[in-house]
Amino acid sequence: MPPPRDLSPEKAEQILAGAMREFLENGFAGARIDKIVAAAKVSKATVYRHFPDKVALFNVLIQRMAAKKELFELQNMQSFDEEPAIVLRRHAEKMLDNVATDPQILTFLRIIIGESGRFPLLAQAFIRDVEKPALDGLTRYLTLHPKLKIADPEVTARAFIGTLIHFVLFTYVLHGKDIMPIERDRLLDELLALVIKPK
Amino acid sequence: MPPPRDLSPEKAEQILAGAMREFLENGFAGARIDKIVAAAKVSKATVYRHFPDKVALFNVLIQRMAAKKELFELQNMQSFDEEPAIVLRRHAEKMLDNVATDPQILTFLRIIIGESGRFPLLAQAFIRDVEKPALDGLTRYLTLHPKLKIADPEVTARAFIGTLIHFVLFTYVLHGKDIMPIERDRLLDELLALVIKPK
DNA sequence: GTCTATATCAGGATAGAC
DNA sequence: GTCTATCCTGATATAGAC
Repeated sequence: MPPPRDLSPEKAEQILAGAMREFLENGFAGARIDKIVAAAKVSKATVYRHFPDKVALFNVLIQRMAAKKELFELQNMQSFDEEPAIVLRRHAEKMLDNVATDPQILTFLRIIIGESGRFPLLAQAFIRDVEKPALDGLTRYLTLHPKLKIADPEVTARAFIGTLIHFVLFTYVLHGKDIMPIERDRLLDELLALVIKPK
Repeated sequence: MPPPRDLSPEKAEQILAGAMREFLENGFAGARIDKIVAAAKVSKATVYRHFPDKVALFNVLIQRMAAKKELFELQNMQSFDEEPAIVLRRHAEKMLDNVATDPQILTFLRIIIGESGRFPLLAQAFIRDVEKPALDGLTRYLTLHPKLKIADPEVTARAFIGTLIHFVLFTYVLHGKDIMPIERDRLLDELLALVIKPK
């Protein structure tokens, strides 16, 4: 549902921009409207003229972030010319680079998972807009590439992406880097061997 | 070193029991001391006599929950008599059963991940007490079992457990069941084939 | 040592001026 | 339509009785 028409969309954007950092850093319950107001350089009344309440603001913001599909960047695997090992590794590396260099993605993952109990629809928006496209794209690639004979491409895609996401959660989100570090290249080498190598 | 205050450990347990549900359901910022007090059937002053503040109470509770290592139950893989495929499948099934039947584990995962930005030490306690033992146990099993010749057991363990945890997060925590369902048996079949890979 | 009662203050949300 | 100023609920934390 788009914001009401008789209000300036410019201010709405301003509010959403200010709300982003606050919600990402502090979660829903921890976010303070005052901070959002200060960051957006708008008065509190203006916020409540554009959004009925805190919940609605949160919903709009998170759904919009989930709709930015560049998060995992694992689609667009159209070309079948190159070796699958090369293509898969490049995509995995790009995804990990994205995440490792942009702390906002980490906090976004924290929010989506942390609030998935109270905001199930937001969690499902994330599944629909981020995870599903990545899984579908990879499944399609594994199915169609002439050099590959994967028994169950859908499950293989889940294993591939699941291992990567778990690596991200473990290493960066949960700060496992200091406790059980692992070389990224080593993980990718063996993961590719598991997925691609025919039995 | 502060002198030990007089307080009954019995009341402390009572408070922690009451705090569990509230913190799990609402996260740190969303949890209300009043609710904890009501659930524990204790007065508010008693809570503050046993714990300096809300943060300390949260820390004790979550660290204690993480120390319950039965969460993932993937260690104790000592016997090398049976077929690896049988053993691995049984352990994976038990882990998934645990999680699927106990909603508290799902909310615990939400909390640990959701609060990992503000409470990094709790996240690391989870890594140390839950994830690491499971990974180490599986790595050891994959390394020592005479019938297996795994190139990189450590990464293979990460792929196995990572795929399972991602499945749990995707399906149950993020409510992906309704959007992209997948048969548990099918996932396990192919995952085992990928990991064990008979030649 | 635990309770009742309360201090203190911040939060979300609104009324009214312009 | 936006701002200033304010309401009021409800939160954490404490003081003082027993």
